[in-house]
This record gives sequence, C-alpha cells and structure tokens, in this order.
Amino acid sequence: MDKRTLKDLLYEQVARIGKAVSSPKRLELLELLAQGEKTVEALAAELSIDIKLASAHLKALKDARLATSRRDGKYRVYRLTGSDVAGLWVMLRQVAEEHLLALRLALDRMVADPARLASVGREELLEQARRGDIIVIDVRPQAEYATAHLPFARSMPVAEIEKRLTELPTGKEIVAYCRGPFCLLADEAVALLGAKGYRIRKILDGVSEWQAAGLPLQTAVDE
Amino acid sequence: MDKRTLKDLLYEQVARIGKAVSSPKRLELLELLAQGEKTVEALAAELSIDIKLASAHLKALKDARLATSRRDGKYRVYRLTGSDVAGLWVMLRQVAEEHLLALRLALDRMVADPARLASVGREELLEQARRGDIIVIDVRPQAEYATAHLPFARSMPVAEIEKRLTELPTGKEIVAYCRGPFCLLADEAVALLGAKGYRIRKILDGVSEWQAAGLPLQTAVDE
DNA sequence: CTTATATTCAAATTATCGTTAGAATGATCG
DNA sequence: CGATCATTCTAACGATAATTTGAATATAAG
Repeated sequence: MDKRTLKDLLYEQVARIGKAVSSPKRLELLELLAQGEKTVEALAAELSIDIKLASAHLKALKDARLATSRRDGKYRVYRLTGSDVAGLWVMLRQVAEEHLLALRLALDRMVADPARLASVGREELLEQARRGDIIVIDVRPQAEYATAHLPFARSMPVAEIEKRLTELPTGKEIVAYCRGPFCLLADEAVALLGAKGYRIRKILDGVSEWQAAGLPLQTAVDE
Repeated sequence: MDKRTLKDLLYEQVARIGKAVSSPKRLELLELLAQGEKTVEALAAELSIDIKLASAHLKALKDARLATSRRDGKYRVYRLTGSDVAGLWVMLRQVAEEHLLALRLALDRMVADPARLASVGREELLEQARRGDIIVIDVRPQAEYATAHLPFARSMPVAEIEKRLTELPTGKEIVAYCRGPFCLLADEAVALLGAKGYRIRKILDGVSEWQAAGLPLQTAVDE
C-alpha cells in the first residue's frame, strides 16, 4: 500500500466523525446525550421529530462510535461512548461561536435580558456557592441532575419550580443553569422567578462546558 | 420566532462547521494549514489533487470561516482563522483514534518499527531537550519550522538530512517529529538516520498536538 | 400465547456533494 | 505583452444523505 492510499484511509476515518457531527439533528442529540442517557422516545420528543427519524440519526451516531445503546425493559437507551464526545460537541460549538457571526447574532437574540447573565468567572462562582453566598439551581429534569451536576447545585427542574418555591430563600441571589448556551430552560427559570421578585441570574454553562473547562462535577458515582 | 425554529437555526450553524470537517481532503488541508500558511499550489501538490479541486475544498473551509486567504504576488496564501481550528482538528483525530478501531489498526500498521517510538512523556522530553541530553529535530520543511516549533528543536528537513549529517552529533539520542501522528516524515528520518547508525526515535506529536496539550511552542513572533 | 409497544429495516424520493474536465476570467510578474 | 497562478462557471456522473412511508421484528406485559 502506498503512502497516498494509506493517508486517504486515515483521513477517511476521521471524516466519519466529521460526517456524524455534520447534521443539526445529530448535534442536538449529542447535546442531550451529554446530559445523560436517554431513550429514543425521549430524544425524539425533545427534538420534535418522528421516532423513526430519531432512530436513524442515532444509528448514524452509533456507526461513528459516538454513541451506544442498551435495552432497558421496553425501551432502548442511548448514551455517549465517552466524555470526550461531549468535549467534541463543546469544542465544535465554541469554534462555531468564535467564527460564525450568524451564530453569535442568533445567540444574542436568544438571551432575552442580558442583565440576567451572571458575569462572574467560573472559579469565583464556585467559591460563592461553596460559601453559600449564592444558591445554584440546576433546572434540568431531575434525571439529568442525578447523572452529573455542578458542585453545590441543587436540583430544581423548571417544571417544578412553582410548587417548590418554599425551598428557595428570598434573600440570596439565585444562579440558574441548564444544558448549555443553546438551552432555554434557564431562561424560563429566570423569567419565572424574576417575575416573583427573586434575585435570579443565569449562566450559559452546562455540565459539558464546566467539564471541558477542567472543573470538577458531582457525578452519580461520587455519591 | 418559536423555540424550535430558533434552535434549528443554532444547531444548523454548528453543523456548518461539522460539514466542513466531514471530508477527508478538507481534514488533510486543515492539518497542513495547522503547520502554517500555504499556497493553493503547495496544498494541492501535497494532497496529490487538482488545483481546482483544492480550490473548491479551500472555498468550503473559507465559507465555514475555518480558513481565510490573502494574495501574495502571484500566489494565494491560505491560513487558519485561529489556533482553535487546529485544536478542533486535533480533537477530531483524538476522538476518532479513541473510538474507531479501524483507525487504530491503520495507525499501528503505519508505524514501521514500534521500538522507534520514544516512550517518554512530553514534560520529560522537554526537560531532556533543555538539558541537552537529547537532540530534538523538526523534519518538516523549513518554512513550517519557522512558523512554530517545539522548544529546543532544531530544523532538519528530511529532504536535507543527508547533506547535513555533520550537524548531528553521533553520541546523543536524536528524537524526530513532524506534523503529527498521520505524518510520515519522521518515519523517513528514522529510517534514514537509523540506517546510518544514529540512535534515533520519533514522537507522534506535532506542534498542534503539543499546543493542544497546553505546552509552549517557539513561534515566529517570539524570536 | 397474544397483544401492545418500541424499534429497526427496506424502499423510494428528493436533494446535495465530490470529483473530473473544459473554458473563461482576473491578477500578477517579468 | 506573454506566462503563471488562482478562481469561477459550466456540465456531467456517481455517490451519499435526509426524510417519509410501510413492513417486519423484538421485547415486555397480560
């Protein structure tokens, strides 16, 4: 085998990963799977697509070895093959944010109220949470919180906020986070609690971004 | 605009980056451009493809804002839009190496003589090079060395090795590197110098891998 | 076993992409 | 000006991808 054929083979393999991440739907699936394993049904519902289409895209991710699946009772559960896959998603998004103006503009339009963005650095946020100066709430579904969450964060799914208001102290500032910069759950929480007079801000980080930055998480196995 | 439409827009933008890195040829171009800016002609020659095809792929990279170009006399010179793009290439390759068995097998077959692989860690290599215990040679073309190279490395393009043998001490161990794990230049150097009795090994790192690991480089602006 | 549910498989359609080739256009250098 | 380098446009072919639809399969629950 000559050099050229060999090289073609190598780059072709890497391109398989590239192909897997060249579809918007598959990227969204990756982001969801980065929050923890999920059934095909749940994924399809979240993306508002047909189950069969979701299954096809998941198969593409599986063929590229970015995801794998197991059966759980009636359901089939998918998960990422490693944390490096979540890291790849974060990196792709960061490169896109850095270089594609259209993306930055769309993101700016998403953040309803820029003043609601917490402007502190990650380490500082961590320190404030450790001291109890702020309350960090994870507004994703409880199952995702259980898989992994930011240190000192408490679970407060956005769907349950209204009936669990008593758990939130009114005095301290609340910082909400969800799945990452593309996720709107934290915005909902900000709108909800802001209207009720709470001092609440959001951060753009999700657990993947947090981990990609080299910071520790609290995971299921830790507890 | 409803949530779904907005989200589709966001993921679509990131998918533009994914599409750009879903072609073997474009990945090879990225790797070459990570070594420094290059003309279309040089890139086409390195890939053994037609200039028009190279131009088309470079346009795709340009459209995705991963590369940009400028005119230099008769030539048009392309370069990456940032070091994060080189980092993306490294990450894609790492994920592929980690998860795709076919790639690992192909890579194993590439390394002619595993015994020729330096087994020391990056920091240790750096320390040995600093103390002068080993000689680190950069066997890429001189222009790539000039753009950025490993600390303490000296330029020794593989094409010039035979007529510059006197510059290499016979007593010390020599460590060669080139563009990264997919590059064969260091293997050529190992074969060449090994046959002449030198104690020579190679490492798989190139400057992109070195930088992605958070280690310092010597760049043109440093000097 | 039978039924309901969840998932995959297969086929078909439409669209897009990679590649090659020829010809025309621009820009630059000597 | 003529020569070189790069891009664009066109056309064409084959390959691949996204999506939808209908059939087939596997598993769990009754």
